Amino acid sequence: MPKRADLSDTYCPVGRSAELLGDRAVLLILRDLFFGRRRFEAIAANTGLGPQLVSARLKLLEREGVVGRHPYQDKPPRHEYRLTAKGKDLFGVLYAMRGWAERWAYQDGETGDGPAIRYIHRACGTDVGTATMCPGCGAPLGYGDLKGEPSPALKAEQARRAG
Amino acid sequence: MPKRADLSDTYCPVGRSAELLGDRAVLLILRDLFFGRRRFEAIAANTGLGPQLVSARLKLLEREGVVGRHPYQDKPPRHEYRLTAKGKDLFGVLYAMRGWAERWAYQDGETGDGPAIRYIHRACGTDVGTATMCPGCGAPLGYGDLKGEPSPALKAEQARRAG
DNA sequence: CTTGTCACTATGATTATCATAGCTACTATC
DNA sequence: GATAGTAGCTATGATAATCATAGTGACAAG
Repeated sequence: MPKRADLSDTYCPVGRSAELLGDRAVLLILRDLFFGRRRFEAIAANTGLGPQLVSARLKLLEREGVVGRHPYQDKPPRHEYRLTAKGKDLFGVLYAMRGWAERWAYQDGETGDGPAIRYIHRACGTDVGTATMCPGCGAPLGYGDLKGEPSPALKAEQARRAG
Repeated sequence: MPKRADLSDTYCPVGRSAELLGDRAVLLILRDLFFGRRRFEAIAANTGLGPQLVSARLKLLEREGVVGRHPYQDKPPRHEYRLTAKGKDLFGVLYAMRGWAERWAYQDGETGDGPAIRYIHRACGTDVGTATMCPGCGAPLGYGDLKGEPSPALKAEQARRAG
């Protein structure tokens, strides 16, 4: 392809987000980071992306201030990737994507019974379904307020990928 | 590129959404549809995408049941594209992207003063900012509940693109 | 001293994207 | 009635992003 058009100068906020988020690899890596995967190899294995794509996207995300690199050992030098505040604030986007898919992207019974990932509001224990505010206590839902529980089928898939 | 990996068989709901939404062109086209643009040429002009990309993505979105084609004249045959219920339900994703960008993707004062797009809750008249529930009346916010008002700078940009 | 782990980089084939031009079927204007 | 305009595309060729596979460097364990 020719160099893809740059959207960073548009005044439209969706266009600016699309510059970063309109990319499968970025979305998959962010998903893994939100699920607590912090190491290069874990992310590469779970996403199924090649190492140079993972490498390129992590560098991009770091440049954008969405992830930070944190060393966890010196010899040999190793580090892990963690979401910054700007990155954690993307939770709303990923959560909305998950909600839409739960409502529209599965055949009946494909997930067994119930959603592919269940989210529980930590503060009150309510299963929030795909709502944007807790149906139990009415609180808005952000990263950290929720505990996600993958269905058995999804857990099995992740175990297979980590294989 | 080689054929890109297929994500439609993953059990992860974010992966399934990413299959469709992890694409700049799809996101830009959806944005325009949410803003009321329904004609091929209007979408192509505003997004800046080439006609064959717009054509390919509209076909994809139609196949996925996210947009429908509606004829509006016979001679010559012409039609417009509209979001289906499944498409309208993506509003939460685009709205979350817009909120994130409003909070993080602009330099100070770049939008003049205030957000690039202001959203007013129709039911109570409150400016909702980037909240997921109305700060005035506490209602959850979906497509149709909000009235969007682009800033003067964004309006000018759109007028220039429509040229 | 061979095997294993982690985080990558290098290489080459494939294909999506962009820019530009052209096409079809009309309508409106000169 | 010949030219220009509009809407919605399709065709073509150059460029570059992606994938699959293999390889590298630094160390640790057996």
